Amino acid sequence: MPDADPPGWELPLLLFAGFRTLIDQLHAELAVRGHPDVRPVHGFAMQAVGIHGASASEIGRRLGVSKQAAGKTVDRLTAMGYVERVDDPRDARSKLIRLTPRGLESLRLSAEIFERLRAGWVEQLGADRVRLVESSLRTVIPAVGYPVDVPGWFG
Amino acid sequence: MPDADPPGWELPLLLFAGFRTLIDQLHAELAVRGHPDVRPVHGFAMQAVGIHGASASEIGRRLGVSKQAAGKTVDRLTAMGYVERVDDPRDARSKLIRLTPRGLESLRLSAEIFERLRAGWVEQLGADRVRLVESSLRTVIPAVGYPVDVPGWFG
DNA sequence: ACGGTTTGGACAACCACGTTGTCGATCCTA
DNA sequence: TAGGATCGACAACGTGGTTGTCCAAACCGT
Repeated sequence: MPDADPPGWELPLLLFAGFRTLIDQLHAELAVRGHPDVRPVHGFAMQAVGIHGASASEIGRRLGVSKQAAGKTVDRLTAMGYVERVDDPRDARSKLIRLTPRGLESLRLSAEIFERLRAGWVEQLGADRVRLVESSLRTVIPAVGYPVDVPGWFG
Repeated sequence: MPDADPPGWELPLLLFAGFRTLIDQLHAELAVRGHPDVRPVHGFAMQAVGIHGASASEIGRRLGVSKQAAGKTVDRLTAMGYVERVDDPRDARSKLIRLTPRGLESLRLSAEIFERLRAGWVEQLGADRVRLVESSLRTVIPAVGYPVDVPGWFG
């Protein structure tokens, strides 16, 4: 006879704890490697900027937030030196947001760290179980491309 | 030869998407059942209040935030009618925060909905895989009792 | 080519959630 | 009983959201 199932409310807590663990470890490592001031939301925003750059409105759409909110985040990333605003030669209304070399470096670093963190899970759980967790989650979430307006969503 | 592993950055995204899916479904159902104004952060806060009530400072410690932040959240929950402040008979400095019947009802409802949501995962994945996801996450997260200062943590 | 509609970005006002610092009142303890 | 710790309240602030307004530029149908 199997053990009783855990209560339903534990599942979201475990998922969040897993997410938070990874993000915290990422930023601890980023801090050591010269990026102590980036916050989780900045990483998502830079991901939305992308290698080719984007307008503030487009970034807002990718993040699932208003263009005004995206503009504010871009302001802060600009002040931190991770992105820059340049005039869009093809649209006089628009400013193109581009990652600076520092921004690109932080993205490259993040990808590398995430790879190592996943490898750590594989060490603890085995490759099969990690893949199983990933595929299970993929089948159970309705669609990819989730909005990442976490602070506003949660509170 | 097995398929290539997904990139490391996908794992946190999947965990977050799973968490968000559950929380969104919970609140959609709570809204239908008479609690349209509760936000995720309120649920966590009421959980911290607990059945026996607690002081604002204690709630802050349980949530991993300052007593001032906890006090503000209690203010909003009070205005919404989910908790009430009463004088603590054993400590004239302290106010005891207690769940109102409405607050208790929302907690009871949430537990019931989480149970059904987990059952939905079991339908899609099978009981074994859901248990495997849960146990995998338990082994990989450093400890239970995570702070839930999500908005401030993320941004 | 023109005129109406859509779009981009700036600005303002506002809200929610977090922080630190201060303060008086109360409690605990040496 | 004196001193230190803790409670709640208040203030000021930072950050991440929202809506609404505005102008200029782009787009599109006639």
